Amino acid sequence: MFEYVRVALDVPLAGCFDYRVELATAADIGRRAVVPFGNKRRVGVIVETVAEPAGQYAIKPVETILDDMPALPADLLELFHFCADYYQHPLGQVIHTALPGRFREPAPFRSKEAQRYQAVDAVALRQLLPARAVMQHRLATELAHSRSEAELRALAPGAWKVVQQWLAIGWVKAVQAVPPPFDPADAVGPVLNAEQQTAVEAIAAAEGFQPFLLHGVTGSGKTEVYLRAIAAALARGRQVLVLVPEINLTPQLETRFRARFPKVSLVSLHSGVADGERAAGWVAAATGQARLVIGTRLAVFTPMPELGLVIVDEEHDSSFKQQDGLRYSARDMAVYRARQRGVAVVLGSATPALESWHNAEIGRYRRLGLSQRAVVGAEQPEVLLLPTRRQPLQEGLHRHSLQAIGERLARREQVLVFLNRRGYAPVMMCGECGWMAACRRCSARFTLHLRERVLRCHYCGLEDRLPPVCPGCGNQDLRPLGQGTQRLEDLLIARFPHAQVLRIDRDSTRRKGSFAAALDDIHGGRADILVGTQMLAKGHDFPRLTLVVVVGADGGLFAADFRAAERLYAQLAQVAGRAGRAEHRGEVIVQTDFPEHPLYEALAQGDYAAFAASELAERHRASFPPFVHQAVLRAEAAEIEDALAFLRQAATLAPLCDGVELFDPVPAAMQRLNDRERAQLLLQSPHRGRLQSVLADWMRALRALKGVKVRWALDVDPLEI
DNA sequence: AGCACGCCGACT
DNA sequence: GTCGGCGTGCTC
Repeated sequence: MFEYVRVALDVPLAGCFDYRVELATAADIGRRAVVPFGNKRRVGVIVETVAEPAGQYAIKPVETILDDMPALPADLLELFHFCADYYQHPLGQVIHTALPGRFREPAPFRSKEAQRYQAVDAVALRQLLPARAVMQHRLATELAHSRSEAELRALAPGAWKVVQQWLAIGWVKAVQAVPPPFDPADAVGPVLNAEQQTAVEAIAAAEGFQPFLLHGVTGSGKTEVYLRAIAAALARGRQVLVLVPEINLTPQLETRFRARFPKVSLVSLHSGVADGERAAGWVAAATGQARLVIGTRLAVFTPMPELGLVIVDEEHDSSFKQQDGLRYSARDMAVYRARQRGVAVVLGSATPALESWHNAEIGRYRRLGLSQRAVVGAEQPEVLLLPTRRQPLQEGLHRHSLQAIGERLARREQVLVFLNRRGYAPVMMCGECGWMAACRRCSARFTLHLRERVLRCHYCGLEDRLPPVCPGCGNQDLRPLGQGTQRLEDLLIARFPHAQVLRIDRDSTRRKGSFAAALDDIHGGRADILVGTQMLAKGHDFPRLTLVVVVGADGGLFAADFRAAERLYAQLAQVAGRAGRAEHRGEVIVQTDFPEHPLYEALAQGDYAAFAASELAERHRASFPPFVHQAVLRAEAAEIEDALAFLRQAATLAPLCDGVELFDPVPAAMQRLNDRERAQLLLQSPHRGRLQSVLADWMRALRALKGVKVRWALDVDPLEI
């Protein structure tokens, strides 16, 4: 047959490496191979079999072809090729980013984690258990069906220990898992409203590749639509892939999915999952044992032979874009996969990315709208734009806001004060000479953290003791300027001494489990006023919360970044959605110097379509995405001039063609970060294909450059420029 | 990326 | 006389 195989290795080189084998067949494509490389051994993935190696090399033999896991299926390999081409990243590195870490070791994967367990007789087992052993009863009930170690461990802290005892006694046995066919009768949900019904039917009826943009306001029951669409796909005997933006949101959604589909084998994949377990989950998906995969962006690369539906929740979220290494967009890869496999993909959001909204506008995506809150009687919160210009404020809070907070407290309701800036004050300034505390390693000012008595850089983490006097002039009058969550917290404690004030930001929840504890306090009614950053905005329901006060949002209105408004709208809509439930209509107060700004007006009307239309018109005028496609070449060096010089040289090498525009190299918005000076070069074009072909040639030329001492990387479809 | 080879300053 | 600095080049 074939004498040679082409292996993709995790090295920053564009090409693959050929090795000799005694007998290679097409079945080896997608397998892992241990090969000698330089003077050590490495593991790679066979991407091709070839009759004759390319070029004149001293071809070495493959050491072993591992068959410890299912070979990467052809569609996944094709996805990797696409990803490598599109993001101009070496194929070997794409594959190694996409695979669970466990598969990067040059050793066979022996998975006890992939093993599944089941009770010999669950009913008899339950009769043997003492009535008081609640956890054991639950465990026994679960074990009526085959479960993985991971699933069992997730049930309760001591669950796995008990299972091991039962295994020893023989009440539980390891089984060869055969996924039970999904029975729709097992998944019963609430009655849908008309809009939800329409959406579910459209998704279930889709044939072949069909992208949907599910635009649903907060509380409109998007998740219920997902659940129904998932049930329909499972009932057709298909697997389903669900992507969520953050690890924090997976447990919630996972719980809800498990509750709805108790017998369905579900695998959760994110960076919080241990290596072995992730590998086991990957294998379970690849073999078709797992029917439902839920995970963060890395889960988009899970092999699923019977994939029938892809869902991307909160599709606008920037965490779907990886910000280093392979800078891929999991949302875009999800759409590509759906196209590849000829299945439906649902992009869900209350505030879709303007790229997605535009795709719906031009008919590339089909829009499904959920405009009502799903719970009968629940209404969208009322938004009040409170003008603060030339108004006396108390530590940034308007008299009216304080009064509204007081009223809610009197009614024993919860209030959220939202300020997306942690610390005590963002600036520490000398009243005499104007000196400001700044980070030595970044072009950023220090944030004052008064409680810990430190100045801290929010970009690199550098800390400094609080200077007793101004280092510039020796003056003692050092003033905190502006406000952060700590300062707001202090004010609210002073102003409402009988209320429990709970601050929730990255500082207050640094310790493991403290965020969960805070959520517990909120639900248990042990918090009256929440002060928090965007951590609080996402995905959590607080039934007693009826008022949200937004402070200090204006900064996002006039930021240099053309996506700032889009992000601000999404953030405010999200935090506004925390206010109010069925019994009480929520209220949102946005303190602003610019109440007449169109963004706030659209927000107050709950009219995302209006905001999107005006924003897209502006993007069109200014030739910004989605009307052009962009790529940014980023460079960093110890001296800014070196980075700029490299980019200037790179610019001369760009094989420009008609309709592809190259801008001048400029220092990055945050020029200095962690002692590195950064600069960038923007390339854009209305034609994705032309941009792509320019990039391919350009990268070849840049990689051939010798003696380059700056670090550089290309970012295709950058979120920040 | 690693990891070699390779040619110039301060040490047992 | 060597140890080791990191510049340049290679990995099928």
